[in-house]
Amino acid sequence: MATNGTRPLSEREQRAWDGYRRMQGLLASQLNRQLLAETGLSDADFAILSALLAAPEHRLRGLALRCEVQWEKSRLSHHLGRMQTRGLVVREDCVEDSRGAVFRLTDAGRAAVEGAADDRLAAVRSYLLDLLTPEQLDALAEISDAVLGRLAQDDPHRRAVAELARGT
Amino acid sequence: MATNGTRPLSEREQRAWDGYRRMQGLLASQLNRQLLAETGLSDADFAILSALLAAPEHRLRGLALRCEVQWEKSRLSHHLGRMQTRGLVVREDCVEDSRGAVFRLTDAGRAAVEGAADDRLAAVRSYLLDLLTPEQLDALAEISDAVLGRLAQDDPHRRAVAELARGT
DNA sequence: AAGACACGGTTGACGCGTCAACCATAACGC
DNA sequence: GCGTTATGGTTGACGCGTCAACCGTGTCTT
Repeated sequence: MATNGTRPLSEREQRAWDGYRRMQGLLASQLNRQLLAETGLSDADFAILSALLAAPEHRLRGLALRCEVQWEKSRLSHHLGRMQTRGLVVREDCVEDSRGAVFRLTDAGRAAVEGAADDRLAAVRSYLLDLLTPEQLDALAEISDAVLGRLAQDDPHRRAVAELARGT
Repeated sequence: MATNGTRPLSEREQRAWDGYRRMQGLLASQLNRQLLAETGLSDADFAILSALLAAPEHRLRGLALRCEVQWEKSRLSHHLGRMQTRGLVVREDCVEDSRGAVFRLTDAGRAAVEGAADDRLAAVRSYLLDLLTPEQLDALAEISDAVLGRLAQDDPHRRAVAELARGT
């Protein structure tokens, strides 16, 4: 309602935002569509499976997995449920904390990620990385860091940690 | 299945891709969540409504709208259906082509976008644009152009659209 | 004019993502 | 110990996005 005095975008800003917006949507859907068509794994599946693959014994606590992929907990729970019925993953009880859960890659799950890794890599190269100069790669990394840093400020958990560290 | 010889990512590439991947997910969900909470409009709503707002008489042909937002046609149809029941938009018949459809902004829809525009702008500034140097803004625009160009190569339809946008 | 095909748009089914409410267990304060 | 609160995780409802099939209309070929 308030007639807020946010200053309008400069042409440079407009170009950056417009480009990013379009790229973001199309790139994400293209990568997801392609991976799904070629391997039967969605982007989300792949994220979970890679995290598990990289973990010792291919098992991870729910919480750890959540930190890894940065999802809402209900999203993770729903998705793991579906992946379990597909036989990619199994849920086990947690010994240290009986309200916790541990998820382990099945053999099928392991085979699926390993089979998909090359496809994913090739796609990321051909739609993004191979198109950029080394300077652009660095720029992209720096931009991401800046944005992620800003987002972390907002995150209540990290904020609390940061405030604690400052003795507030 | 094929043991594909895709070369692995260099550290630089890894950094760029990892950063982009994380930023993309979190930024998108943050912007969407925030807009939704403050204005009741989703990211998708906002895209449609802005396109209509910018159009002469606040009306657009379905096809034109599709070019504007670059969505699949069924997505557009579904979403416009929901927006219509919410009273943001109305569907009218098309005179030139009787299989076509024209969508017009309602007064409520117009009020909603105009009310949301400032929020959106402020959020985009505070989570992205204001964090970047002019050089980074340019870099982002160039990266986006490169990727969008690559994406356009793939899809004959999108290719045609891109050519149209450049005035052929 | 007739058939074939292309095109604009809609529909239904289904998996996904979010929110809010919830359950069980653990940790803390007294 | 006992009540309170915090935490890890699940559930249900609901809107979203995609795919494939479909419908009606225009267009092209002959």
